[in-house]
Amino acid sequence: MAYWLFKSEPDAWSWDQQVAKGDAGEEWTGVRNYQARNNMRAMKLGDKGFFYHSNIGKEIVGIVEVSAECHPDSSTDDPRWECVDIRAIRPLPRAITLEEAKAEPRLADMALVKNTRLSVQPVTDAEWKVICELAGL
DNA sequence: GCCAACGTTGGC
DNA sequence: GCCAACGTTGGC
Repeated sequence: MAYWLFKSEPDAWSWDQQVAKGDAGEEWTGVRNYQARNNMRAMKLGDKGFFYHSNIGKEIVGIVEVSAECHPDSSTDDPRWECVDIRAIRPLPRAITLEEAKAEPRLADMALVKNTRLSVQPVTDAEWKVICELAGL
């Protein structure tokens, strides 16, 4: 199983909205970046991911699961763009801020810290464990 | 609200 | 195929 991180501006799509979708989940539409799309293409059903609030909050707030593998993005007719569906699994007991991630030496190489503009990123097993530990899981 | 980083576009 | 111009993301 692989791990990922999904960024969203809570103004546009927040964790609360994601939770409200329940087990049905929601299409992760709107990604218009090849690297991010390629990451979604690599996702398998059941893969886990962090849900990160960019701009407002700047923190990892919850855990999601891939509920449908990559398919055409219904928000556009452009066949280049595809996306997965994700559903909320659980909130983190304690949100992990970007500041904390930057301060943690074991997360120094994390894409969240190094490649701030990538909206869908891979997370290594080690990074996943560190964040779960910091979050109190 | 500003601006740095970075991705994309389009002229040559 | 290069690179300047431009647009967008996202932290501050």
